[in-house]
Amino acid sequence: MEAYKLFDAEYKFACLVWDHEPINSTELVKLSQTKLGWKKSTTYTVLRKLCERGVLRNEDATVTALIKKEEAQQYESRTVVDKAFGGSLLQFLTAFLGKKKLSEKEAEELKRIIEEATR
Amino acid sequence: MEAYKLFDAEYKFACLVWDHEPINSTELVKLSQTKLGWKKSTTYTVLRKLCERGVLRNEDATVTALIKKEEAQQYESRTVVDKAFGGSLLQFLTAFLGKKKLSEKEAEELKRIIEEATR
DNA sequence: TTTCGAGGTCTACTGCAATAGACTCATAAG
DNA sequence: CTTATGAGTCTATTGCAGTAGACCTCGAAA
Repeated sequence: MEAYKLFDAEYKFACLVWDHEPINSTELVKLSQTKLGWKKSTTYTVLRKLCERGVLRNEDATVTALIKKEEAQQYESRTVVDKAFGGSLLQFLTAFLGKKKLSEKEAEELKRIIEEATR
Repeated sequence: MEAYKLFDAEYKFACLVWDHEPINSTELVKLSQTKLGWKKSTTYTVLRKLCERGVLRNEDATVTALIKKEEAQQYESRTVVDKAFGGSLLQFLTAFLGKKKLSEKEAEELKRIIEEATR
């Protein structure tokens, strides 16, 4: 499951891919330049690492994602809940909310997906 | 607000303090040794950094926390939601849950704190 | 008056994420 | 041919989190 672990820079980069795939690698270099301020070699270095780890694929200069954004996000969210909240979603949510107030709409949506996860 | 940012090792260490404060610094060295496998100097180095950042206080060899665990957790939770989920709690929760099922009890508790954050 | 432990600092090494410069190679255009 | 460009690699450098060894100081005990 280590394939899902993305470092900060890798995650930002992967987001570009998710938002634009399939994308030509030279286009991706340009995109990384404008969005992240990266040089060409930086882009290729990160791209290669993510390919080696099975996160992305670069075939005939066309880059696609092998892992969906949702999977990476799920790994990330569960990791943080594990590490900082002892795996307790309730603790996480309690900390996150703090004194913050939710709108009716937000609350409804949240309760809805909780409902859905109960069935 | 940068005081709240704790790195992994720092967070584990701070947890020891939160669970045992007020604690004598030599005791803390022993505790770090057994719980984290740290040498004395490691403990003092990390302790000093957290004191400099205003997270902990070490006065007359007695260590206490200036920042509550809940505050650090809140910072951590909001940071991850911001960075990986565009600030959307709903997206976070959706990713976290995935195909996971919640028990009735868990769902009730979650809905309850959402209710509380609505008023 | 030495000794010894508590309490601590100073300096440094290591691993790795982040980033990039210089180079290679193929191929299409001129 | 040779030049330009697309596609990509190889090898570094940098910065910082994590960790620790050697050393220092001071008061109490012997």
